[in-house]
Amino acid sequence: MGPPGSENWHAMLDGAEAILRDEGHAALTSRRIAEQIGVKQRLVYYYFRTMDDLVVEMFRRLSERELARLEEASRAALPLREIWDVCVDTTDARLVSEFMALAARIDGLAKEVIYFIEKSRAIQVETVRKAMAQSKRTFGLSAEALTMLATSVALALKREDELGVRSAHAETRALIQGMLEELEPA
Amino acid sequence: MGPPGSENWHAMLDGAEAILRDEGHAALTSRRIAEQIGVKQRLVYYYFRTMDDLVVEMFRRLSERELARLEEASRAALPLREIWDVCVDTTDARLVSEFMALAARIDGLAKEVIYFIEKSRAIQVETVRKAMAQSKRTFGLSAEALTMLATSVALALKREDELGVRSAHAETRALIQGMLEELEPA
DNA sequence: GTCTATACACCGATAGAC
DNA sequence: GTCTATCGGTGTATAGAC
Repeated sequence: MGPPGSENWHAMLDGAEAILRDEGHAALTSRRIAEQIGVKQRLVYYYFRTMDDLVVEMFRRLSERELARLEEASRAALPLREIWDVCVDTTDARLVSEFMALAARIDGLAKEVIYFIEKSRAIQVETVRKAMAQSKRTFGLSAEALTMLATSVALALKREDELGVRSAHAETRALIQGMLEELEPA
Repeated sequence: MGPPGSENWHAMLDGAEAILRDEGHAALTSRRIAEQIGVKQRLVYYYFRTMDDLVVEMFRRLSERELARLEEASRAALPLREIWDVCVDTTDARLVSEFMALAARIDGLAKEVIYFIEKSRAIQVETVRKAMAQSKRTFGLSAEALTMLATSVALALKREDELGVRSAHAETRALIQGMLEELEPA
């Protein structure tokens, strides 16, 4: 078995990510990954025992990056705005759809996805709670409910944006911006 | 080509829907559909020229049903509560993920998905607008923004529910129920 | 309309040389 | 570590008989 964290290991996951993002998981095959990074197919099975293992590792690496980004955002001067930007700008809705579909088939992936959602939600709720306490504005909402609303709508906006739908987006973005303005004055 | 709307045509789409829901789109093959309804594989290509065509027809039939259900809900005595129930109880988040992933690959499907989102949003926004006018409660929100919030969070709740995540759900459901109580007193 | 049979491509995974 | 070669299976789609 090839060493996790080695150059080829990362190159394969990079290639897999690009393929999943651009072509969908029907195209995510060991042959396609090998071609993408210029090695032979056999090598993929040297670094990852099975394709399912590769998918799980891909998500794990991605979610670790994403959690680190969230942690960093939560320590910024205006953490709420920073987290909103992470959710709405850097998150790839296409990848989310693909991983959700895959998670229904790969048990190990579902576990990782659950861990990621709960971990990121904890960070977000804590940040919202602090902002509410500091600004003394809650809009009559619990930190949990506001977090759930914001992350749900961020993903929906991104997903529809990628698809080409724009109805109700302007009004929704304006609402979020208004709340940010009150919770976290610039 | 087999006649659209015929018994076999519907049986094949029923089978396809069950497979997509239970096993995911990796298992959605002409062989599997034929086996499911007890015919030979060749017949699938008699009723649908290609597998992509079948997927598009499957979504079209499903979204027509869903729009009819929404229209009916919008004419109920308590339309907002009825629409919320449609979104949060009968919508299958697994199917949504699968179709979103497929839409990125099949152009014809993306067109149908866009049409469905815009059509259903129009119905929902109109219903919210009327409820706001009647109850004289707006929470400082536009009908568009409230609709977007509600549908986004409904899908997220359902998706996480199916996955086994529960954090922040109780608070979010309580919030929605509270708003329904004010906008549409029982 | 429904079938048998099949062409052809591509998949995951492994054996084993170097 | 990286390769060539290959096995067994399965996919879409079509030819053509009945």
